Amino acid sequence: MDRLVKQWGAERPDLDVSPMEVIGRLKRLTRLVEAELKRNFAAHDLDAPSFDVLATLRRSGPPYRLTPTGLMQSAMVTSGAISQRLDRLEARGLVTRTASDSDGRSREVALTPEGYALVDRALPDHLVTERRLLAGLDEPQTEALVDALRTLLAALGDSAE
Amino acid sequence: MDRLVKQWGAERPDLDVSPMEVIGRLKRLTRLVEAELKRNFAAHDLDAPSFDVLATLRRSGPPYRLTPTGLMQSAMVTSGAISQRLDRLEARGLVTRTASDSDGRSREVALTPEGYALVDRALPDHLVTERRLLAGLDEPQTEALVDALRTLLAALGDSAE
DNA sequence: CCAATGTATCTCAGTACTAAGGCATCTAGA
DNA sequence: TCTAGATGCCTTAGTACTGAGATACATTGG
Repeated sequence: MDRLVKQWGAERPDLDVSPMEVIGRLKRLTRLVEAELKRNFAAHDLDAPSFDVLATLRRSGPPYRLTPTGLMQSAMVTSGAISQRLDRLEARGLVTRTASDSDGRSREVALTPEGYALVDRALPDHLVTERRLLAGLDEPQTEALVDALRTLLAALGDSAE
Repeated sequence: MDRLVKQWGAERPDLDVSPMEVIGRLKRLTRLVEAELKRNFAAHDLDAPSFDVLATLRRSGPPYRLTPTGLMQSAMVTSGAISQRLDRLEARGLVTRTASDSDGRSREVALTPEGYALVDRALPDHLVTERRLLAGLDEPQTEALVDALRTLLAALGDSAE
């Protein structure tokens, strides 16, 4: 990344490319982290999108039910993506989709016992992996990182900052 | 994100989910940033993967030539992804692919005058967008963020940390 | 009570990626 | 000099996403 800035400095000295130092690193780090997490999910017969849905239902607490819209907002993907994720999970028997009592347009997505068991099995390893990925940072660095990320998310209007 | 941690605390008090505070925010922020950048690229008849390739060639300096392998490493994608990106760019006349003189397996990817002009047109707006996305951070926060990202990339063995 | 508008979900076409495998070429050691 | 393995690029099948549009139901103001 430092080389990148130097190259731009030579080619376009009129431009200030310093924002790339931040955003470029952000992108590379996210790529590396996601690749690592993916390996762990695969060991539990899961993939990141599926785990995301199952974990969102799991942490919502009893009765482990949410609407597709709720899942969509949590995952920051389009409604089409959620429909497809749910198709896959339903086909594997990890969630069920039923009509809502109170709203005829809506659906209730519920974790099955199998889905519950699977996410609870995968979660500890997932956390071990995440901790390992962050092990390079000491406590003040971690706090500074979280602070910066929180500030940026708030500035960009993220609901969950 | 704070709600997420609280939910897990209620459901799985035996697990320490604090790494999620970092990695979850990282993922959300990257998503928001990429969506914003994408809008800007579209205004210049570009998309993120195409801009990435053109910018990598542009900043490499004269004669604006790199091998697919070089582009692959810079972009952190597989060789197949680069082949496909180059197919698209070549079809639009923004790059050319020629056989290498020194290595019969290799190819030289070169920026055409059109590709050069396009990336130089898009670049200033791209930087404006990136700066705007980071405007919420003050100077020390930005430095702390870069420091943390650099540390993590180094710990994960990223070539370009 | 109706019409207009809004909301919830789904479908489908198009985009971009990975993983795996293929082919051609290069390199190093026997 | 061969040959085995490594390397560079490409192809293809499968995965997952977006954006646009469809459908059905809900809500609100007159």
